[in-house]
Amino acid sequence: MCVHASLRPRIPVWNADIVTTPPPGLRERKKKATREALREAALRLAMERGPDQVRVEDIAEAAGVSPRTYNNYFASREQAIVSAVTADREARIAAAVAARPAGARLADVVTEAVVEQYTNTGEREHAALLLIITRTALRDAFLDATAGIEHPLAAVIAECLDDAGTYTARVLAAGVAAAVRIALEGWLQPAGNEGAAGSFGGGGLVVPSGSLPDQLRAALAPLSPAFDAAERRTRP
Amino acid sequence: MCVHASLRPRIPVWNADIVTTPPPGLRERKKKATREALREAALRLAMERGPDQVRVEDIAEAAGVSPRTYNNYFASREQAIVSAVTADREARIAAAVAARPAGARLADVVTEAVVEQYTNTGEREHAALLLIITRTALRDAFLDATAGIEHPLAAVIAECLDDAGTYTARVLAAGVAAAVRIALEGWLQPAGNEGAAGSFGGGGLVVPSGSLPDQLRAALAPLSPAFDAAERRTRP
DNA sequence: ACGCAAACTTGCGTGCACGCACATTTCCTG
DNA sequence: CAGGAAATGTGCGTGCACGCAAGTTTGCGT
Repeated sequence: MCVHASLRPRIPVWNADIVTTPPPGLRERKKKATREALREAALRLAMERGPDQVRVEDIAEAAGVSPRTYNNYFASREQAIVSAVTADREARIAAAVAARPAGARLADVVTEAVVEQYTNTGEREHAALLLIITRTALRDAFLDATAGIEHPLAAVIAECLDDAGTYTARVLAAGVAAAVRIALEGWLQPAGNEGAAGSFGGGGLVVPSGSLPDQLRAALAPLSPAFDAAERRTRP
Repeated sequence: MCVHASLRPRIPVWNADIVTTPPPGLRERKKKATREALREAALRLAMERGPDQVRVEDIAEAAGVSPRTYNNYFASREQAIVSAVTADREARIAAAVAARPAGARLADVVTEAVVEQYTNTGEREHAALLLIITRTALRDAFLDATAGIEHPLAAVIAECLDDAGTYTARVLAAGVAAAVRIALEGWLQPAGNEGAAGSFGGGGLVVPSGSLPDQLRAALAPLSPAFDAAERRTRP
């Protein structure tokens, strides 16, 4: 009946990783569990009965909390549904960048990390995506979720660049987030756009429409010189 | 009683600029007027009685439209208030870039255009800013509004670069928008932030806290190499 | 000048986001 | 281990965002 049943055994849930991180505490584990329960409930219900047939009340009930509590975790229904797909991608990208092979070009490392995390998509996530693109609100929330990479990525880039005082790392990370969003926009669009880019130049046919990895690489490529320059600044 | 009173004389409102642009049409002028009336009403009321004492109903009434119509123009109350300050900045920045002196470095032109448009702020806008920063919701809406530069800027950059098929212009424009947002974030913060950037490196004291132009230049600087590379691609 | 088609406005209804105040739980310290 | 400080969950109330289905205005072709 209660979502938190799985963490009831108080005694030895975590055996060996206390040494690395200070004990997470009951509170934080509960919070994490509640958040995940809400995510899963939102996505499951949306896939079962269609996105428009799911009310906040249903999600909260399925997760075993009050509707008001649901709202303490997610600012919108779309955010809850989408986060079931996008959660942790940020952390995994940041981790992949942090674990780079010492001498590698930062631009390449970031690009590969992004491509990797957006390519290795499970069956469940793929099905969820098909659902997401059917509703504009969900599509927008999905695209907005890319902004979530910004902060963790800025942290690791700042470390790589040994740069903790300037805007460089933050701007580069934000640029990556924006590029990913643009690549996804292009990928999700079949055709039929009008004045997107060419406002008064010749005709502006945009959107090459290739595979997702290609789109991501193409969108990230223009940022490479900025990464190279930043890296050069660190080790001349 | 009606906001559109100023355009009542149907006969000769526009004398000499028909040659340059196709006649705007009554419809579009009315729309523009309504939007502007809503903006002004929102800001004026917010400054008169404080941001929290203004309801959508009040704004709509002051602009002479129904509350439902207000909602066809702005998706949130914050957006309406903030847009009174940020409106047209996008267009002016884009215009300034489009009118660049033939051989100038694109990165410099964009930087100067941005700095110029964020520096020459009138007395009224300054007062509005003081109001905006007092409410988190307004502050966020103000920062989000920087994303509005993206599309017009992408258009002019694409023209400068003679590039209408790739993501380059769009990514650069989005990078600029993100950098401006970050600069504004840093400028609006006095101090007191915690783990913004240095997640596990040493202590991460960020935010140099200088003047706005300095912040903008500092945030845009890391993107210059990307602009240079893109320009080099166009004219080798 | 007429009239149709498309765009815009508006009233209504529904579900939602969120502030506030209070009950409950977790954490920490003596 | 007691007890208080701090964080979290919850009910309630308010204003809001937005879909829908008329009613109204604008634009355009004939």
